[in-house]
Amino acid sequence: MKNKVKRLNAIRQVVTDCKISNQEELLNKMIEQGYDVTQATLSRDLKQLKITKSLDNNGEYRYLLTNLAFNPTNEADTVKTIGVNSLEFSGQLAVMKTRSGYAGGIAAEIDAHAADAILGTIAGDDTILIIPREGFSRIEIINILSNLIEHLS
Amino acid sequence: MKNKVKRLNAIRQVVTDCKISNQEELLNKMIEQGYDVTQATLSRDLKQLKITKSLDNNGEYRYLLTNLAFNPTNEADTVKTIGVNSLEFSGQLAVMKTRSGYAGGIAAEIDAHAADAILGTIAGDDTILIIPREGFSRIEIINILSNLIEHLS
DNA sequence: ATAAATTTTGCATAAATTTGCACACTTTTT
DNA sequence: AAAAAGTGTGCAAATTTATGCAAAATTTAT
Repeated sequence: MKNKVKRLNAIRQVVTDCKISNQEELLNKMIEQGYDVTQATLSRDLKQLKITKSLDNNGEYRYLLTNLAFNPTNEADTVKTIGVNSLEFSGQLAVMKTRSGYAGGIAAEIDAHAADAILGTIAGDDTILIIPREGFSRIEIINILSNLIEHLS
Repeated sequence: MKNKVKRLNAIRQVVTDCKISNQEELLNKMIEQGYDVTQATLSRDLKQLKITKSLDNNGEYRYLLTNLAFNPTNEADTVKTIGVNSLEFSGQLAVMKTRSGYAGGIAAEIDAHAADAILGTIAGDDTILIIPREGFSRIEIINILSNLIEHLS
């Protein structure tokens, strides 16, 4: 996996796990984890990931993943070509939207390559219902699936 | 005080109507509308309203309301579908039964008109699996969907 | 009504974020 | 293999946003 993709996933992870209030804090966490990067790059990364500073329940500023788990226009262009449009969660379930007709094929890829994290999938024409195994967090599922999609390209 | 409430509403309105990319732009709009206010106050107002700079579909920065209210009355008269037989819940999932062959069409209507509340649908021939977004109660889902299909019965 | 308490606001400035530019690195084309 | 095109990055500076503080406005209590 390319270094940038790895870093983007790490950012998602950090932002999910920690209360990050500014890019300086994020920068420190990333450096802690061995990423040699600057605040300017993180600013661009966050823009690409569509992660913005929001207000949490206490009314304090914090970086948060939007409800949209990922949107391939933000990811590598290759993701779009394989046909994944979006991935979102509701409760323990994930729903992936794909190009029309692609759901079955992509679901088969997920079954074949992510069975350790994914209990099963049900595909329609352009929608896949993804049932994660117990014990996998959303961010883990997102990372696994986005890595999988990255690999397919 | 009353003035502040009025201003907060005006901010919501402006942010919804115009593509506001920074507080300076918002400031100008507000002054245009006769509000005598400063950027500092707008910063505080936005914090109170929990309106933050987000990224739109073009990947450009823009202030956005996070919780757009779904308004069924806007959608109700655009839906003229028949064929829904039942709607029942199991956990967070809803299952709609339709006349044979209608599931796909009705699911498309739901996707098109209730995306605010429905994360996704998967249609077979006469059954639609409906996955509500988090934060929507069964009653809300029922109301939204029955508004959508009220012309049926 | 007056005083006290609370909230709101502007000013100035600190803090935080974005971006132009130049260069390094990668991929594609010829 | 070299040239061209595209991508990613750091640096420094510009832009944008948040906030401490004191004053003004508003609300509440006496």
